[in-house]
Amino acid sequence: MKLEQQAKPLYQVVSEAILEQIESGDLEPNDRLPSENELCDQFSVGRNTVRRALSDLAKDGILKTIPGLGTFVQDIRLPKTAEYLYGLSQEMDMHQKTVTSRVLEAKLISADPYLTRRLQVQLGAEVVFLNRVRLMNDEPVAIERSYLPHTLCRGILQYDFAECSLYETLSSVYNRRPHHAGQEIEAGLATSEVAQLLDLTPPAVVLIFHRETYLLSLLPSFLS
Amino acid sequence: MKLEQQAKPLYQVVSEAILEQIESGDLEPNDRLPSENELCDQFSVGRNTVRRALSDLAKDGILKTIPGLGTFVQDIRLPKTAEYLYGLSQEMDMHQKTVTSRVLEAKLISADPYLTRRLQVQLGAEVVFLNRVRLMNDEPVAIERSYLPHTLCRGILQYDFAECSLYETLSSVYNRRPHHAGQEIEAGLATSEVAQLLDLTPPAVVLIFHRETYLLSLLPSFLS
DNA sequence: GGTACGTACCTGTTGGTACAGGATGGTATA
DNA sequence: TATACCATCCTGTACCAACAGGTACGTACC
Repeated sequence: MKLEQQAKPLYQVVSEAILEQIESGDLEPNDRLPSENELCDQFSVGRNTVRRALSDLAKDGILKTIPGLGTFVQDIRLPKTAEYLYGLSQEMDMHQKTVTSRVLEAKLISADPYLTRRLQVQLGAEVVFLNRVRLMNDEPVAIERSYLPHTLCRGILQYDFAECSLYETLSSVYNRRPHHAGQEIEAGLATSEVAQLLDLTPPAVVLIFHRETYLLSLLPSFLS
Repeated sequence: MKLEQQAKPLYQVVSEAILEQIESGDLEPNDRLPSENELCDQFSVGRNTVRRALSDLAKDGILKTIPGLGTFVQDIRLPKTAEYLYGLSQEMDMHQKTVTSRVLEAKLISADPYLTRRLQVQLGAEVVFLNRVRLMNDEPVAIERSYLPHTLCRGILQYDFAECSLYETLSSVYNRRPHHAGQEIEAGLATSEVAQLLDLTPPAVVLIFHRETYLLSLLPSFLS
């Protein structure tokens, strides 16, 4: 007996199937999905399972259910409120600033337990690690460390990220666009190493952003 | 027949009852809750209802369930990773900076539909509105607009928030401490009004934080 | 024609049952 | 004594059934 596939819960199979319909264009923004009972028939699962799948997608802002009406594909417009999803480059591009990078490190590393959890990859899997100092008008403003599963962007290290925007490359070369992100912020003192890179005089206060950017495919990448 | 209370779903009643046990100290961090089936008996509800209540609390980081073991009260330590929950004052206090405020407005306003949704209060309910310019070493660094349900902090306007920290007052006078927060960030250009207050030369890039701070009692306040 | 009612359909809530799989601890065997 | 097995309890998944409450729409009545 083969037990390979069975590990994935049914509600996840359903939610991914629906997500695929959205990605493929079968379902367009503001479209109404079949009712829960109809989805039960389509996928041959119980209503609870369908509801779990739908609520997962709704929690991520991909769907929206309205009592008495149905479930609808959300119209996700990045441009306005979600522009912070894009990297520093795009953010500052819009505001007449020159943004460049100094690449400190760009290499493949093995996923440690922490990355394993954050990126949902196997322990030891290849992870692209990018460590850059970001400059605005030639003035260092931030240190950006990016971690991406190598499977999502094979060969991305051939690009020179002193010039190219990471998000733009992901978008144009690999056709992977950020969909939504979760972010945490904490404030702390800059370590001497960081202070030196950013040309700060200690003691300097820095904000530390932890951002997870999710692609539509539900596979997270990770920026720290 | 009285139908007043019945509006509240059972799973919410259960989750609030559990939350109250945590607040009162009946359940301490790392304690194990009764098993789901035991909770079914205690509250005379189905397992679905108990699981919904538990998963809601787990989603908020208050509980953590481990398959095969049970559900545990999370040890929530604000000090380290969550210090950003505290206001600017505390954040900067720790870093040898002088933080003061210039109060622009401090008054009671009526909840509009937007505040009604964010604060979960009735339309027209009294809301404390605090509009301040935050100064670090006498240098303006941020504009902070705070909205709090007046029911949570009656008479709070008598305090002079040019000197006092809002969070500290809430904590010491009203015994209300922040528990967890959700935050969104977007970048934008400063309006001329904002630029003037912060002494910026346009065009200036500003980061806009939307933060909801939740108290343990599940009633949100709102900082923008 | 306009309003009110009733029906049909939808999601939300709640209860029940069953089985799989992980964790634990006691017991039996080597 | 040490290992292997098994019973037991726990959460995770999945199904079904039922009712409540909201929405839309067609029909009947005024």
